[in-house]
Amino acid sequence: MLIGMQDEDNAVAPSGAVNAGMLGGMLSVALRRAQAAVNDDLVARFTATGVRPGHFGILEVLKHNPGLRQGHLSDALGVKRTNLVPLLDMLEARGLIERQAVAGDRRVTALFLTDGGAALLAQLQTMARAHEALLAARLGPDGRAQLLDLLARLTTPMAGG
Amino acid sequence: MLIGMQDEDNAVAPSGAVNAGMLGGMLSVALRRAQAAVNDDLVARFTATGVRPGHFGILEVLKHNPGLRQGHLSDALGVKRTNLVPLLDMLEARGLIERQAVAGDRRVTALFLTDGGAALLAQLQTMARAHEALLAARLGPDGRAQLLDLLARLTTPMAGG
DNA sequence: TATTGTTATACTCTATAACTATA
DNA sequence: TATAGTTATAGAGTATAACAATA
Repeated sequence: MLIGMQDEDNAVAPSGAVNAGMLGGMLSVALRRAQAAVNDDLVARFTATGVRPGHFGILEVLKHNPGLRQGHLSDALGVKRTNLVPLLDMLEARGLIERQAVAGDRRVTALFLTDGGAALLAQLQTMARAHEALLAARLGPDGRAQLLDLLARLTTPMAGG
Repeated sequence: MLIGMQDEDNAVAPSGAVNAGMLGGMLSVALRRAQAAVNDDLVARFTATGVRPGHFGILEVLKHNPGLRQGHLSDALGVKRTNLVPLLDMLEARGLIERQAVAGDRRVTALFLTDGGAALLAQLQTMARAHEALLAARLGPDGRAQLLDLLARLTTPMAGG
């Protein structure tokens, strides 16, 4: 049993269920649980490929931006460049991407999908689309667009208060 | 710069920005980013107390369910009982909760908030309410309720497909 | 035998500091 | 000096297996 109650004040332990206090009404809690459930579904669909959602994101971005620098890929995905390295190492070791030196600036590495990478990506896209279709079925026709809009409003950093 | 484009097909690297392909339309991506931003805000508000959102959740549930067993707390929070132990150890070491033996079944530990724990919880609740108020301001009057409803539809496990 | 809390362990994601080679 | 990629490391969250005490 997970959190499901939204009452704010109830100082005594209830009969069968547990009173979660204000947690049931907190977006932080609801977001964490929904994100975990959604991510678990996507991970399960990807398992046979030996690839995680993070790897899929890399392949997807590289398909649309061949020759992208690692730094720009890092910015686009919101993954620190230092954490991108082992992900790229794995994809390169499996022959799904290539790192190529750049003529003008020898510090830079340009990233490309291999044919094998493009082939695997096509499979992953099909899985991801089925995944999204399941979510859309749960949310209803307008629910998915509404949810994307609401989530976007929360995504920018919240410095000022 | 983070992902922000929703176009599906564009095979060439764009001028300034990066084409994120289908990632921009994926709920999995939007959820991860929103959850991270929201969680970062809550963590920042809690920092001065030396407590994390997970600790707050424990204190909040114990306030409403004094004497709760560890196993039931684990179920209520969705945290494995094995991962609850170090969190409870920290809270007990700081004198915020107490573990008490139970008469009928000596395997069981009952958990209680101390006075200090209740005092800290009151502060954390105020911080959490301010946090939620900021989110509500971003989402609009109905947005928050809509979001909670949409997230709840995604939270149940998605076994069947 | 089964259950409760615990320990040990491992994997993923994330974050910072420091190194290299280039510029 | 500064930048791009890398290495090493550490923290937090989550997962399983196995143990001791108790039922």
